[in-house]
Amino acid sequence: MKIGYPCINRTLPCRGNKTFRLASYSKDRFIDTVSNNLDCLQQILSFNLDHNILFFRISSDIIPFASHPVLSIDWNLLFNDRLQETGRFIKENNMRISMHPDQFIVLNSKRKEVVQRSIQELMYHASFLDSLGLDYSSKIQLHVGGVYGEKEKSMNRFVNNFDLLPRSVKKRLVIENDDRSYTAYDCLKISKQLHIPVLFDVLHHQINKLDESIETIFRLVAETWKNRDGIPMVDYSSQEQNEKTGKHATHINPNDFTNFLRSLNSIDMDIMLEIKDKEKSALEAVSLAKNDSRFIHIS
DNA sequence: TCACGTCAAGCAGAT
DNA sequence: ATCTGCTTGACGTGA
Repeated sequence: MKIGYPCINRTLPCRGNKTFRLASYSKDRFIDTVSNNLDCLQQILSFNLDHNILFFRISSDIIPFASHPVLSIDWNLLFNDRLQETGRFIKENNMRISMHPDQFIVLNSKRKEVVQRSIQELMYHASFLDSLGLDYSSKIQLHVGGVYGEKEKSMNRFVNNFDLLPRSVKKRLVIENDDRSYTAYDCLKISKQLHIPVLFDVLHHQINKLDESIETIFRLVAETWKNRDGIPMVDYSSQEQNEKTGKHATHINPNDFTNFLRSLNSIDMDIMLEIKDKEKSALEAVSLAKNDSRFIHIS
């Protein structure tokens, strides 16, 4: 069990997800920005290591406009040394990495252009993880996409379009239940056909589910992760009190989190905390998980 | 230095 | 029709 948080560390002064407007694109601007982002990524990972946070989601903005036609620079080549170095750091310290392409990536879209762009963007994510030299346990998590009023057909379109992806993406792609369209069961159905893992999102599941105990779901989901995929990843968040359903808590709720750990029973998972205050909650989660025999930490 | 309109991209659901 | 939320507000112009 490792604990992590996504994209941003608010304690550190740097940001690893800086970008710029398309209109301000220039080679220099791009190089400066990527340079900043990679520096910051290294700082964040060092911070995380110091605090026993061994799981981290890298922002899709780490390489801005990576899949956009405007880009004429081979970032992979240009930053090869630093990418290798950061990758070594991750591997040497037994860290886990994920990425989460944003809402514009819709592999099952009815529009060809959208599917094409989505494939390009997924290829970028895979090639970034490749450039770090990470194995296939580093995952790219994606929602199934749109429903378009006909769920079965739309799920089939996802399955068919999956075939269009290059091998490097297929090996890293995992599907995540969302809060209104596709439940964990829908994801499990797709997983059966494609043999890709299901990443379970706890809060989305509370909002969008069929009746079934959480323990059953954990078991079914965990079975979709094979050895080469690493241990299952899970997105954890709790509902912000007195706020709209689905709103992520600003800070971790210790009781809720402890109950969650208990509900996993003997199953081991890497836990991504989707909580507003990021590393602050992660630090608290680490201290709550410390006595758990599954928890991995640096002495 | 600060306010605030806008930003590559999709979709669903609320208003 | 338009707005909001999504994993994360941040960029950048104009005053």
